[in-house]
Amino acid sequence: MRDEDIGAALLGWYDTHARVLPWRVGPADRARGVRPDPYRVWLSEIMLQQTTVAAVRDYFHRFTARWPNVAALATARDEDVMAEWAGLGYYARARNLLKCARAVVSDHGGRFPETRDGLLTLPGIGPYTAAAIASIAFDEAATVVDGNVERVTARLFAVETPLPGAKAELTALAARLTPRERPGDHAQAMMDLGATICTPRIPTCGICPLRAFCKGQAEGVATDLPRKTPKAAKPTRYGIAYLGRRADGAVLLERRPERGLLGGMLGWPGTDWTGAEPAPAPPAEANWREVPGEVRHTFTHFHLVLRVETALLPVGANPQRGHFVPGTEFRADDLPTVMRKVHDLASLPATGD
DNA sequence: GATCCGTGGGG
DNA sequence: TCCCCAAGGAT
Repeated sequence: MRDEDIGAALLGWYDTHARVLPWRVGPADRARGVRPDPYRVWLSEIMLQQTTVAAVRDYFHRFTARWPNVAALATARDEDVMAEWAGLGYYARARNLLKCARAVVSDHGGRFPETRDGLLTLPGIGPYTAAAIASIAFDEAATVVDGNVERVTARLFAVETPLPGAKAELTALAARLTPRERPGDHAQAMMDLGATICTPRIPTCGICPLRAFCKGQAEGVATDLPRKTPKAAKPTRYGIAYLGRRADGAVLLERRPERGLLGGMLGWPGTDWTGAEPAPAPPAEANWREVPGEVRHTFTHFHLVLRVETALLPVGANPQRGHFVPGTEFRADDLPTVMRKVHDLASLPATGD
């Protein structure tokens, strides 16, 4: 078996089975020589970091409708971008998205660098994303390694080394497969294969275009690969969120610090989230009342249980923390999911249970 | 290299 | 219910 045979089989499959996605150039346009728009490739790749295609779709449409090119995005207000990103998670991506757009405009004449190394210098663009943009948008034979490629490669070559330690080994194997011709299609084919056939749990090896080449399949271990070192259990933290309203409909919100969890996003003032019973920390003097029930939410590395308290604040109130947002400007969808859950619990009609 | 950083869907 | 995990990057 030659690596070239594997690449040819993969591209043959891709030409007939490629998924239609909003940020891809369709076969008809591609045959006409149309190249993908680097802005759309970049935006989609940032959104797709650790995020499923299904979750990204609507966000991609909203972003490109509102900001059709990198120049438009570069002039957007921070709070508008953060609000548009709300619910998609990993909010550092949105902060770096803006930094990157502004750097492209101010340092690169409004055009994305056309090489992997050039792209790597931009905020929010790491090894994966740089290689993906360089190959898809600019036809550079860069090796693209994401979770799909790691899985496909580990199975194809029956690599038993567990992740994340196997990363360098898998990257070297993926590099062997990367062709000079159509490297972008090759990369997308690897990822499509991993997303639709060579899936984590129950791969459908029976219809895999690479079955004849797959060492993991031959040895009967494909489904068990890649091996992974076990993860630590998630602890549970507890906190109190304070949802203050004024009679005129304004709500008391707080912009979170740029760094850290939910950085740069709006949220309800609250206590720290700790492993023990939280010490009350209301943002203003008021008759705070506990809302029945609780909010449960799981972040990447801990579970959170939140108690919610509400109060009607006087129109002349001068809270120690946060700022009032007029009811006409407030939209719960602009908040990260855990904060939206707090709003939903507090807004629920009392059911008596 | 190890940690931190969201969310929703699937088994 | 619980765990896994998805087109990762920054520190």
